[in-house]
Amino acid sequence: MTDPLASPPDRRPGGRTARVRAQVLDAVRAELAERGHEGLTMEGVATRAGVHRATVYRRWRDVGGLLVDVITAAGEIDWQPPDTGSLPGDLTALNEEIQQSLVVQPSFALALMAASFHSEQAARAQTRLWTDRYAQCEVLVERAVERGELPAPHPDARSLLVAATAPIYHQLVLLRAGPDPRLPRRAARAAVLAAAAGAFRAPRQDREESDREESDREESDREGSA
Amino acid sequence: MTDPLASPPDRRPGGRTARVRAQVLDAVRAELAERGHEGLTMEGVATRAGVHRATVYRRWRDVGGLLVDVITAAGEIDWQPPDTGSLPGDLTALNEEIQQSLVVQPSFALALMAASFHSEQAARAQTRLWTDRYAQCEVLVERAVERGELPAPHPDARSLLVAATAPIYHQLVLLRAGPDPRLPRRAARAAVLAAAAGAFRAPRQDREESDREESDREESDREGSA
DNA sequence: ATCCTAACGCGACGGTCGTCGCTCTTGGCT
DNA sequence: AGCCAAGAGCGACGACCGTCGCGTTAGGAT
Repeated sequence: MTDPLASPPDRRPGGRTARVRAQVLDAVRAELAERGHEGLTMEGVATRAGVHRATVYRRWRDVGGLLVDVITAAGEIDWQPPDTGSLPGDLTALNEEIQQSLVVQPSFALALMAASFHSEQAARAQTRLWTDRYAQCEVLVERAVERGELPAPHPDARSLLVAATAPIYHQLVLLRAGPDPRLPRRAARAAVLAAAAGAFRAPRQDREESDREESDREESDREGSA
Repeated sequence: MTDPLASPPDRRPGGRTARVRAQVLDAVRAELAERGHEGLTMEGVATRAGVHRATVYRRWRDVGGLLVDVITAAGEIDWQPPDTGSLPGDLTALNEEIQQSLVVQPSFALALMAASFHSEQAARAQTRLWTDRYAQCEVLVERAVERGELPAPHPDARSLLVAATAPIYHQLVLLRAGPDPRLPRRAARAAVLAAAAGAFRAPRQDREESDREESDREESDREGSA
């Protein structure tokens, strides 16, 4: 029996098929680099890869499918979150990495975001990618807790991570501001300060009296004197 | 200042021209409502509006142009930031409004984001829209300062606002999570806590010794023991 | 060595997209 | 009332897009 690694009917992964795949993915990367994520077209990829259009359509369905394959093939699997020894340092490094990924030409991250509006396939891949990354990054918070950087009512790791990283996307994607070399550090610092001040408390972990306390606080947040 | 898009020789704003515009914009809204932002096509709009395709192309150039016109025509101008009497309350209300705008069907915000990847026109409109909104919202922070909610080293309003609102977009657009009714309040609270703890200090306002202090802090943030 | 068929090549098709040159209508001005 | 040009209608075009059916090639298993 052949390798049980590829268990679903990977009917014929050998020679030509693999070669075509490599050619096409190379072509995607090249097209992306010189035309940008908007100039990425099935026809262009097929031509550059020296492959018939129908082949590309059959195997990848649409542009989103191409991007998904490129990204998963990029060996994203062995990515590791930063480990600088402090939570602010880790988050800053993470943010710098994110900023880099959005600014570099070509930006696969940006291309994937654009594609996710057309292709359901790409949208799911994107969600999966980010979810995995955030899950991997939760260890940053755990390490910080072990080091005693965060006091007793431990924050919800996911919320903390989102708060730390979201401003980067916001500035670069939505506001289309140029990359600010200070932003990664500032956003990281703000999130850590918020966490230290008691934000991001876990939603419904082992319920203690902190639940009641939070309800009270939020209720009082809600009401203004206007 | 006068908008170069609308103000230059409005040569013939009268009768038929205005009627066509109204028909087309109505058609855009209707198409958006029943097909979503992805099914919005020039041809579809033209047909529904009972207008020739070429007319739509001539006057609006592309889908992004249509969206821009719909949005500016929607009298977005007289939008007012919330005023609940407290900073957390204001930010929570703002976040709820944002979440609503992203969840409601059809979502113009989402459509504009999608279009901004194709159309330079839409991209600039989006940037302008958000920039204006954030500028308008800076008054929230000023009011909070006046009320004494934020201690002496006043935060940079823009940074605070971004930190408060970014997680909403992040969750709904990037992570495609369902709307979380708690998130607006949580994100607002986190930003306020961070601000109270000294985050978001103005970048290069009247330089005081706080500059040096911040440099030191950030330097120490940077270095880890790993 | 042989067979089977997954996967690719190929050409053609119908549909959509954006543009162009022309004519016709009509708003706005005299 | 009459002029005239902005702007809409119209049809055709070329380019692209996605699909289909069929013939050919070449993995992989016997």
